[in-house]
Amino acid sequence: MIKSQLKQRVDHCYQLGVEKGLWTDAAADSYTIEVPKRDGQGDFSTNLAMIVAGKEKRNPREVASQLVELLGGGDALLDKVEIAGPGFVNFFLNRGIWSSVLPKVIEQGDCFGLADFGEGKKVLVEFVSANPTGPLSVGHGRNAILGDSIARVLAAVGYDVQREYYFNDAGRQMRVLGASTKARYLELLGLDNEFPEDGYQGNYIYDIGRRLQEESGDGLKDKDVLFFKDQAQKHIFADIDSTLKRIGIAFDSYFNEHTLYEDGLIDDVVDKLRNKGLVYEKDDATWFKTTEFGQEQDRVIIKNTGEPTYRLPDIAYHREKFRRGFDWMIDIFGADHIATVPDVMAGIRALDLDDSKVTVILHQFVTLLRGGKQVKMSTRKATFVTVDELVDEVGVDALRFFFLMRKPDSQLEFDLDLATSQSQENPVYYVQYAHARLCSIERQAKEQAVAVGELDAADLLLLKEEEELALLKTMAGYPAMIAGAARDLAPHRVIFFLMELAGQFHRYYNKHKVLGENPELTRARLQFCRALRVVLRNGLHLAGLEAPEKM
RNA sequence: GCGCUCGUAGCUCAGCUGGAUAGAGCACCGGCCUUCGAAGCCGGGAGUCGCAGGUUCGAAUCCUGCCGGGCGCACCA
Repeated sequence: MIKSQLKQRVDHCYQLGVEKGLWTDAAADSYTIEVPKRDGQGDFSTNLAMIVAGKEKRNPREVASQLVELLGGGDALLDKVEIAGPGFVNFFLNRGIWSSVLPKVIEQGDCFGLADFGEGKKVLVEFVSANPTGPLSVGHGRNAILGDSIARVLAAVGYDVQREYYFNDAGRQMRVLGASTKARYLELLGLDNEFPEDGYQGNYIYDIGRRLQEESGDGLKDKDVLFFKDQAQKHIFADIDSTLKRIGIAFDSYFNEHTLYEDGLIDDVVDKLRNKGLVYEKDDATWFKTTEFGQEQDRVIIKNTGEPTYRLPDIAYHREKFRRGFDWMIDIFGADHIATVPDVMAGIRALDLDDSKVTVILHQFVTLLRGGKQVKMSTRKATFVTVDELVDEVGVDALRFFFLMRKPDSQLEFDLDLATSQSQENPVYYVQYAHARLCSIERQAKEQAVAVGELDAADLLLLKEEEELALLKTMAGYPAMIAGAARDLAPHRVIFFLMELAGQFHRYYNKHKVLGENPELTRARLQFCRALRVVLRNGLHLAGLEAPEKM
């Protein structure tokens, strides 16, 4: 916002210097404008002079002084420019400039912070993608929140985002599910049954059996495993859907692996690879020459049973994504899927597709702590915690907030006792409370019949407290934060921004009165608060969180 | 053994394409409610950024090698 105004100015002066022969344009894209950490170093600073000096083996401070001369100062935007340290150029902006964000924030409202540099490009975000063998567990929860948040952030900067869920309802695991379900059904009827050795032991299988019993009595006892598989799948998917809905996630599309077979796309991929000489037979299996793509060994794509391994449909699926015309494809996987990534990428390249259009985000695991001890989880055993249970304990907002607090690369420790027993000190409330407080101030103003007046009736230059200036700067940085979060696929920055903004506001609130004796100042501060509320609400919504008016 | 990833305050983690004197929350201790909501604020102290080299004006950030945790290394997904 204000930074981009400054950036334009610096770019212009830099080019001016190029024309004058002061330096080359070698540093054009590599210098940055940042907010200095310490007071006295200005509102912004640039390392331009040091970059130029580095490239041209010159004295940075000398370059800086030439730049300063071109930049000028003492105008509407720039108050003064200084050289500091090893060659930083510090910008001191005209103090009044900061309050100019307020009208923009208030006018743009819900749209403040949005950008359009995504240019409407089609992005497919694939996430969750859990096969319907059981309810979503904690790991899926992180995947779901991460994927959804990335989708939200990308949409906010102008991408045309589609959320997709890829699943497979065939195969060995699903047969085991069917057999497990049938066994439980028979068991509930008091009949002989054989529970599979590696069957799914979760209680939800009993639940499904019970429902079948309620619906059909013992009429299903002679149905085959396939029937029970279909029934189990139907119920489990319904549960998954309701869980996702509960945490505010809606998919635009579901892609069933099965369609790849029906449409002959699996065979087609094999043919294509075979024609390129990248496939061979050995030990009754079909192998893909992944060694041609930098891997240590070739991989089997069709087993000696005639069944494809997971990587073949994965490759075919990604080719479908390309065919469907996406400009960018993002996969959100748990860290345990890391081995598949090179295989799929190799497949993509082997099919002459551009693998740089595919970005894989691998998130680390979630470790649950209960009673100070790590909860061991296994999908087969009944020892996993579901997303639903987590939501029951901590609520949707806390769930989203906690899952977003860490960058994907970090392991996430979720202390259930802490999240439940100390929910009063939960950071999500800290942020939401700031919003509620702002709403409360507005209500108070209304009750006291304070004349808020029109926006242009307030003298925003009265906002000159240190805390006000800091908050104005933070608000002005909101669009840049979103842009960065989108660029780096790092939605956790939204959370950190919200904590910072809320913290600054709480401090301000305790030190300065919004509704005071001076009507002019009160008017200005009410506008200020209105803008704060907009930014806080936008940020909360961007993270999929509620922005409560009362708590 | 190989690959990926992480290692920053007692704990959990930020640190945005290398930048100026290293940040937050929690926990601990001490203060603040007759005044816009105390789910809040103020004050206190704590780190050889895993270790050792290297790259350069400058490294928590990039490179190499070790150490340690996690995840993978199937004709499972």
